[in-house]
Amino acid sequence: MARPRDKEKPAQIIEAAFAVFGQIGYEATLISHIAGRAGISTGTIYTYFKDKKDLFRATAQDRWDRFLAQIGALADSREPAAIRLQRLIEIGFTSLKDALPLLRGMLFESSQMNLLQGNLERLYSLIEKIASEQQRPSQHAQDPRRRRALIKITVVGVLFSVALAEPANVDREIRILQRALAQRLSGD
Amino acid sequence: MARPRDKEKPAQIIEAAFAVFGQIGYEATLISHIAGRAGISTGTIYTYFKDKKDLFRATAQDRWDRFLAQIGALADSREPAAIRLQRLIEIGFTSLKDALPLLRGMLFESSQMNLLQGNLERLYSLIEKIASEQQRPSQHAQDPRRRRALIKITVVGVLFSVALAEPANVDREIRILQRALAQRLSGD
Amino acid sequence: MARPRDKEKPAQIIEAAFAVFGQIGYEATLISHIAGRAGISTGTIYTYFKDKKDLFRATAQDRWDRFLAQIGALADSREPAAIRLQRLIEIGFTSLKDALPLLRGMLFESSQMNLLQGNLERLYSLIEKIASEQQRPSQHAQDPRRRRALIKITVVGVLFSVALAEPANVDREIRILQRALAQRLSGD
Amino acid sequence: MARPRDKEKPAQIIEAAFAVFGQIGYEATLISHIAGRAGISTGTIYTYFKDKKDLFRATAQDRWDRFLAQIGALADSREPAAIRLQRLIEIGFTSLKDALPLLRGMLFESSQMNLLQGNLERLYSLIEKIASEQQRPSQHAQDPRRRRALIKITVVGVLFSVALAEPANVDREIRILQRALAQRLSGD
DNA sequence: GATGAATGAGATTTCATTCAT
DNA sequence: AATGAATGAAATCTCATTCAT
Repeated sequence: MARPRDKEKPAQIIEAAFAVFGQIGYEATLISHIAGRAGISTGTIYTYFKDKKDLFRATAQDRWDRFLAQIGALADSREPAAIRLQRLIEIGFTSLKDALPLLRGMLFESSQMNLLQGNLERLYSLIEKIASEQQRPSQHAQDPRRRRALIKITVVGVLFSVALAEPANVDREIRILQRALAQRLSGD
Repeated sequence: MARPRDKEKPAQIIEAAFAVFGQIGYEATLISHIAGRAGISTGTIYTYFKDKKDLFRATAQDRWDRFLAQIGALADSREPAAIRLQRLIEIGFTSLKDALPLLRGMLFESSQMNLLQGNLERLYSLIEKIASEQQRPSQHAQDPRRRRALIKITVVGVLFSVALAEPANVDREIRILQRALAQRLSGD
Repeated sequence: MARPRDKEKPAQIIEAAFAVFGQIGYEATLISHIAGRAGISTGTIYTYFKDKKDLFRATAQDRWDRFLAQIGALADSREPAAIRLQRLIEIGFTSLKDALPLLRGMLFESSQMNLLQGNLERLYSLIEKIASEQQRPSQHAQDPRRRRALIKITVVGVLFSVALAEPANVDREIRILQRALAQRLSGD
Repeated sequence: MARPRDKEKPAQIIEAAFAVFGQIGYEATLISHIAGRAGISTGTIYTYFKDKKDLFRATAQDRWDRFLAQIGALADSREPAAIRLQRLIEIGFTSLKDALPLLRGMLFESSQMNLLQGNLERLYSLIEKIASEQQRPSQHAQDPRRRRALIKITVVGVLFSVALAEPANVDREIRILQRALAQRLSGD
């Protein structure tokens, strides 16, 4: 259990874990799958990681580190702001696509996610209806697909931001988010 | 002539399920917990629900139905648009707070969520740094807390929107979201 | 649980039970299947039969009674002996064919029976080899298929006769059967 | 380097399984009983056998192998035919006695077997009555006990031979057995 | 350090039977 | 008598983790 010197082994295990967790999800993944894929024995995993959860955490963290390193470099760069924002989005979506299976692996059974998805769609439509008459203060009519995309981002963003908040902070979190949204609506 | 099928029973079970799933999460919840809380026997659950998953689905759907009914009524109301949007936010956050435990119950172990949370915080900070020099075309300096709230909503919204997308639609989803964001940045 | 007057009901249930037990075997048969097939409710079965086992017993006994009644009539008939023996065989095989599914329903999972079958085949062959040089005292060479059929009947007959014997009588049973076989071999 | 896969273990498990299945039958046997008797843990059984059914199969096969090995050796021996047949019977009954509990374990609840036994007795008597007047072509009056034993072997042999036949072959099986019996009756 | 056999706790679901109506 | 909803005991098998080699 002590972290040994072999630098290769943990990376090798994490690579296998990334593949397997991503393919079949956390619950369905057996330690022996990962070991098999990494070409080592089951027991060896426990030399480098405390338990299955720890291995998952390390695997996810590994991707985060790579991603945040890129964003960090960008933040330190001397590019003009507009370019940097554009790059931010590019890097963000590219990394997201790469790590997506793992993110999904963290989430509950996709069947349950379908439920969520279906209801969210209904909600987006209702919101569109509610918002449709709202004359945006300034400007040009919006592209409806774009409009819907922004509604989606907002709804899902709020939903999971609150879900992710630590229980003790939920109320504060809700207050801040709610105020931010309300302000945006009332003119920006 | 037999004991008549009790119309209340499913609702009663769902109520108990809502409480227990919310308190301890899907995995940790035992059917017998729910049965005990509902004051019936384990087997009876299976008279009304196919299996544990089905019960969870029904429980979640029940909350969605209540919530969407409210939003639906709002959408049909004759209130001025501004009021309706305001009410939308109110209802949304109130319902979210109510159903939050259940949503959390769907998500993977909160310990894993902490990991996500921590990395997201780092990301928000980097984005703030990147965006800080960006002169918003128009207006008045923003409240930093509000600014951060909007970043958070956006990042989390994108993350989970993509995660929730059906695998076949992921690429399209990404394209739409990415375009919508890029447009917003480039002036609205 | 008291046997009521309705003479139809039990026969109706037994008929359904015969069909279902025969089709899918004892273990796989649900009381509710039988009730459904008989067009009555689950609970009603228990008005006429003590439990599942009792119902099976009654169903099997019903067939035995029909069969033994025929054989009994034959035994009392005045036909010449040769004819009667011939009829015995006819009736026997016809009834066996009819009730076969039920008999199988009593036996263990057919997968286990395959095991038995396969090994018995091996045994028959060995016995044929052992017996092949044996010059039958008298007569004309036997038809090999018939020879094998008789070996099979004998082996299986011994096997299950002993298996069916009450534990306390096993030794006596074995002694009698063994002696009978030995005598037959040593000339008849 | 790990604890080496113990060659003895499967045999050890089969020995325990033989004892327990034989004593209390397949259904009543718990995997934990067998594990306990073998001095290992429940899970270990599953290292060597796929499931309960597989273990039963292996246990039965083990006995068959021992038995058939003996019969095979006999078949290859140079003894005079008469001796070999005598030995066949000896070995057969000895092995049967040994494996009897297991055979019983395969059969349905002995309570059901009693039903079978009782009805078979009635049938034997009827057959004796039918056959009693039949003058055997040749010979010396038979010992009645022996006569009954042969009837029993024949009836049970036919019954279970057909029951064991694969469904697709039942008709052919019946035809062959029926012809063989008819021929025997008509003089041999 | 590596191995992989051994461990054993643990929870869903089924279904015969009961019993309130 | 009939109904069928309710009951609840019961047992397999999995798999993360341990540990003898």
